[in-house]
Formats: sequence, structure tokens, C-alpha cells
Amino acid sequence: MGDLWQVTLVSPPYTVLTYERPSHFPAMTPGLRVIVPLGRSHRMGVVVGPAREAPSGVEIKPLIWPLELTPILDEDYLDVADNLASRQMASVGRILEILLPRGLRTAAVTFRVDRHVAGRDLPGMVRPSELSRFSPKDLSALMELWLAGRMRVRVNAKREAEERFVSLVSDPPWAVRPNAKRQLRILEHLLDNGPQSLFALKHSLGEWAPDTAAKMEGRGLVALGELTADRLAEVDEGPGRCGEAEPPTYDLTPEQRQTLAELSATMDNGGGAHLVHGVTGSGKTVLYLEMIRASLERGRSVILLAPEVALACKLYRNVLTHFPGQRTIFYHGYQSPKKRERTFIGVAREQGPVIVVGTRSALFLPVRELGMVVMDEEHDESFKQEDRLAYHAKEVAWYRVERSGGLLVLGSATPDVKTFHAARNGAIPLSTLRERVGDAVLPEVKLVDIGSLSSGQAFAPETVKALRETVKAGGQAIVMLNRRGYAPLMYCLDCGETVRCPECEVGMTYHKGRERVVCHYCGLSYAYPLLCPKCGGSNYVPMGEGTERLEERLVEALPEGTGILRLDSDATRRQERMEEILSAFGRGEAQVLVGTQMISKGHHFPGVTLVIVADGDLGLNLPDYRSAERTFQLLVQVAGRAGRGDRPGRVLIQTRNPGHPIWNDVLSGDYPAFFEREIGRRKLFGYPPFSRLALIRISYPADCKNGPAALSAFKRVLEQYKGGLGVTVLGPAPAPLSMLRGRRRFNCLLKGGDWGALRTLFAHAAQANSDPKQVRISLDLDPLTTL
DNA sequence: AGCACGCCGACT
DNA sequence: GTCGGCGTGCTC
Repeated sequence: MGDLWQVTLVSPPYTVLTYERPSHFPAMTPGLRVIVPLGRSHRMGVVVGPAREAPSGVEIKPLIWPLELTPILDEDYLDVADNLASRQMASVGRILEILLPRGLRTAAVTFRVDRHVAGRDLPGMVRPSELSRFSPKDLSALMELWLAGRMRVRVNAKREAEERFVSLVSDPPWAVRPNAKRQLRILEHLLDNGPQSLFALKHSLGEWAPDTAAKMEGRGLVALGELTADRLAEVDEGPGRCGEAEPPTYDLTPEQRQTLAELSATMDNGGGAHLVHGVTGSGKTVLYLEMIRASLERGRSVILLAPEVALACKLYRNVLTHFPGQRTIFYHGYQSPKKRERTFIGVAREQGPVIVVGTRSALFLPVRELGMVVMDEEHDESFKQEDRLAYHAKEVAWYRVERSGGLLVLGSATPDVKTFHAARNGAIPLSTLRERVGDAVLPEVKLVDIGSLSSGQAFAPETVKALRETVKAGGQAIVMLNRRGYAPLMYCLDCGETVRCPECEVGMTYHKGRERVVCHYCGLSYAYPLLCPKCGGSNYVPMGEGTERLEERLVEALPEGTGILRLDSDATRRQERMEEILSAFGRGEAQVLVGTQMISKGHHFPGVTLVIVADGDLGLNLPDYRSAERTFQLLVQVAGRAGRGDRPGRVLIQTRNPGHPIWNDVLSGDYPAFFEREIGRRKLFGYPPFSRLALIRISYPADCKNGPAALSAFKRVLEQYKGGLGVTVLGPAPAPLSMLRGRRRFNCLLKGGDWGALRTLFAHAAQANSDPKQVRISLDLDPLTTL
């Protein structure tokens, strides 16, 4: 009998099982992907190590076939997966399933044997199921071919076809028959969820979806193939479509030189995290580039992370111009599985140092010899993934550089309060950039009291005046409103009801361009105009403001012919639109850009001299411990878009609450002052960083009979164990959005000294779930929002 | 995830 | 009566 190995399955049941290495098999290393038999079928698994003894009571089966000559994954990678698994209380197999591109974790493969050598008795194509029936002699012969590289792995054609991405080619209304239900469902689904693979479409809509989508491609309703963003990024040279790359600057300011020296010191002192707090426009990108150079000189790879694709793309351009000839890789979660698969293998097979630029998922590329990770805009919430696998890129990056002795650069104008606290305590080094580069100065920020504004007006006279002046002077303006759509409420004049989502019990937002009312929480939408379900009337009045309506108001308020662009997730549903809008505005093709917080993120528009915040109070008074931090960050970031060129900028923030203490700090842009006040408040109430916070989310279908009983069972268990673990429990109480997608929701906030206690308490509660089919309970450690 | 088993509805 | 839907259960 051959030796025994532990294999973790990367598909259900995700367990670690023991298999025998058959005699024809080559030597094995952890990380090797293999096909294993399971029941009457077969799976892909990853070898984790030798098994000391055989488990009792089961028949040990032999491994079927390896999927690579040398493992793509090394022990470092498995260790990161292991770490994530223990933090998530999930199995390693489940984690690997999420981290690996689809083509690298499917067992639906065919081995193609080289035509020239496949003998008469050996077939040209072999499936895993056939391999288990081969004679030992044939298996040995085949293995010789495999080891000689004359046998290739290919993902099955049907699987492969489902990897293709479907995307919209035009905005609504679409040219389809109104009763073409399936086609409309696909179009609506794509509008709500963005481009996605046929595979994903099949899963969310049904078996019919791929066929219907293929037919729709023929009629020009959708596009099938690689994502446009991929194609953009594949153009490695030529004029940048991701915005202009900043020209190489070698004239560093004294502040920049100082920071560079400090970063180098951390790098050479065994690495670790280092916070760079630099005001907007202080030239952090140049520092990243210089540090990349330093890392490459030491023969070590670099991962450069930005919070979103457009920003990552801009950084990528910078890297390309700075390091011509260097192996650089662009990677993000919206690339097609096929492209991600190619990149993944490419990175694993790379011998020398590489530069990876991307969004948070790039952190899971199997980069070896990792010398540095840079997280630009480190405070940004998109570095935390919430769905499927909950992780914060900062924690993973921290873990990775700690293992490799690398440097983690955290850069921001408005750092995360927790990060800044660590820096203030001396736990991590801090470098500060107080001035903008070149002749640019920080903009002047002013409040505009809109308390007396009538409900039909969105802008104060002062705001309109500033906009007109800016446009007249040939400058550019940005108008931010953190609420998309036309109007957040539709009010029925006949009976006084507002349109509400039946699944979530919240108001539905009117989207004029889409001719629909949409629930922003679950995505459910109705065609508009519609009849009031209560009185049958159709006299709806839109109430409140969204970006779409704001755009309309700007058209009215500004001189005819003023170019106005809108940037929000509705305007950018089609993948390429965001780049188009951003670069059109960057080229000065429009004078006003109106949008949601999307426009606040790190973009560099030298022509912008005026920034308007249409509603500065939005989000300020939410019952969430981080609402002040979030508002400060958002406002300072958007203010930072003004005056980045040679002309000074100004910022007008409209508010109904000019007396609020936060404005002092926002007006002066004084982060340390904001921090001192905020950290005092956190200490007083025992919020992070003075405690560990976790949110338990409990939900059950609105019609579930034993839901309330399950809820009180959880409550009992939490009360029973909390004292012993030193955890404070608030709730469970109905969530602020007490109904979502037809499910009743409850939140329970846990506050404790360490993560372990919070996990343990959750484990006790989860164990007490008597009806896991209906009642869902989940844990969110360090939640972004406690709402 | 696959594949088998098992229990209900609508058809040659 | 059978065919076939998909709920449930198991996999070294």
C-alpha cells in the first residue's frame, strides 16, 4: 500500500479526507491540486500534507490524477487560507473555493494526450472517471507522458462556455417585446448586478438563462465575451483610457523625501505596517512608486491595492510608465474567471519579482517573495469584503507581510481612526505630508445654511451663484449627492401613500431614466408609471432629491449648453461607462460632474475649482458609531477634488445643521483635531479601538412560525455565556431595516476584549439554532456599520 | 458539487 | 399504472 495523504476538498463537503498515493503517482508536495474520487463521482482537492494514520471505518481510495507538475499554491498560500479559515470558523476547502478562480477548482476537466505519442492503446482524450478504470500498466504509461509534459489539462467545453461574460450593450428602454419575460429578466438582472458570467446568470435566474442570453446576443441586446474592462487593461501601451498617468516626477518635496526615508527605514528594519498620512494632493503616488523601486531592487514583489477598479487602473498606468519592461499585472474581481485563471497561474509561475496592481482580491494572487503591500486610501470601506467570505484586506495584507518580513504601506488623507490610533500609540510608524505638491493649495471650505430652503429647491442662491461663476470662468465643478436615482420617495397625491417595497418595507426610489421605481436595498423594481396599489390613482409626486434629479436641476440653473455629466452606479452599469465619464470630464468635455460618493475617490481633475456637497447632513445622524468618521472622511475626500491644478479651489457644503461640531474639523480639514475628538468619544463609550465589536445578524422569513422562539433561544444562550466570556451584549433588537427581501431581521451587538470571546459566544448561539433551514444567524466581526 | 434514493403530481 | 419533478442525504 502506498503512502497516505490529506486532501482538502475545494467543493462541498469541503472536508479534509485521506487518500492513498498509487504507485504510479509521482512524489507529492502540499499545495498540489489533484483529482480524487468521492462517492460515485470525483472532485478537485488540494493536498495539504501526509496523513499519519488511516481513519477508521472507511475504505481509503487512491488518488486519481494530479492537475499540475509543480503546485501553483505553496505552503505560504495554504497558511494564509488556513488563517482566514480559522478566523471565519470555516473549512480551508471552503476558503480555497472562494480564493481560486473557477477554472482552477473544477473537477470537470479532460486530459488531452499529445497526438504524436498517444499509442494505439492509449486514447487522445481521457476523463477523470475513465482514469479510475485504467489498468495499472496503462496508468503507468500515461503517467510517464504526464511527467514528460505530453498530457494537458483542459476545462470541459461546457464549463468553459459558461465562463463567458454577459453584459448590456445599451441603457434602457430596450427593444424587446414587453411580454418577453425571460429576456426582460436577464436585462433587469444585468442592470441591477452588472456584467456577469453565464454561469452566475444560470444560478440566479435558472437553467434557461444561458440559452436565452445566447439568443439575445444574436439580436444585439447583450454582448457575450470578455469584459470591456479587461480589454482596456490588456492594452499595455498607448494613450491611457483609465485617465492620464501622472508624468514621472523626480522633484520630491522635502516632506516627500523625509517620508521616503522613513518608509525605507521601516522596510529595512524587518518590515511591518507604516502609515502615510498625507493631505489630498500631497503626492502619495510618487512615494509608492519610489518604494516599489526599492522593493524590486531587493528582488522582492509588490502588491499595490486601490479601493476600486478605476483607481487601480490609474495606478497601473503610473506603474507602467515608471517601470517599462518590468513584469506588471493588473487584477480585479470583475475580470472574467478565465482571465483571472491565466493571471493566477502566471503569477505562480513567475520567477523574478512582479508588480501586482489591483483591488482587494489581488491580495490572494500566489505572489512569492512578497516584499511590500501598498494600500492606497486605506480608510476606504471597500477594502472589507462583506459577502461570501468576510475579510478585511488590511488584516490579510498585515498577515502576509508579517510572514514574509515585508512592508505594509497604508496611505490616506483621512486614515481609519483605528489605524491612526495605532500610529499615535507608536504601534506603527507614521509619516505626515501636510502640503500639496507644486503650487496647489488646499481649497477653502465654506458652509451654506439651507435650513430655510423650500422643499422644491435643492440649491441655495449662494450655491447657484458659485456654480454660474465657475462655469462662466471656464472652470469645472463637482456636485456630490450621496443618493442615486431621481427621487427617494414617490408620494400618491390621491391617498397620501408612498411607494414601498413589499419585501423590505422601505420607500422605493424613482429612477426616471430607467422608467422604474427601485428598492435600493433588495433591487426589486416596478415599471413606472404605475397605479397606486391602495387607491388606483396615478398622480405620484416625487419627493426629495437624487443625483438624477439634481442633474436636471443643474440643466435648468446653468446657462444653456453647459456640459453636465452624471456619475453614479446607474450611469455606470455598463462596464465601460465609468471610464468614459471620468476621462471625458478629465479632458474638460463637460464643466459639471454630478454624482454619488463615487466621485470623491482619489480622482485627479486639475480643472476642478468648485466642489458642492448638496446635502452634507446625509449619514451624519445615523445611529452608528462610525457615522462621524465616515462623514468626515467623505467630505474631506470630496473637498480634496478641488484646486488640484494651478487655480485655487473652493468647497461649499450645504447643511441644515450648521451648528454641528463636526463642521469645525471639516472646514479646517484638520484630521488630528477630528481624531482627538472622535477618539475621546470612542473611549467614553468603549467603542473600537478600545474594544472589539461584532454584529450578530439573525433573520427568518416573515411568515416563519418558529422565528420568534428561535430569537428568544438565542437571547437566552447569549445571556447565559456572556458573563463568563466578558462580553457585553446589546440586543437582539429589530435591525434598522427590520425587513429585507421578505425576511425579518434582528441585530445583536457584541462588545468584548478579544475576538476569541466574541467568536466563542457566537458559536454557542449558532449551536442553539433549532431550525437552520429557515433561521439564519451570521457573525460580522468588526462590522463597517452596526445598522 | 454530483449522484443516488425516495416520495408526490401529470401523462403516453 | 409509469415517467419524472426536485427535497434529502452521503461522500476518505
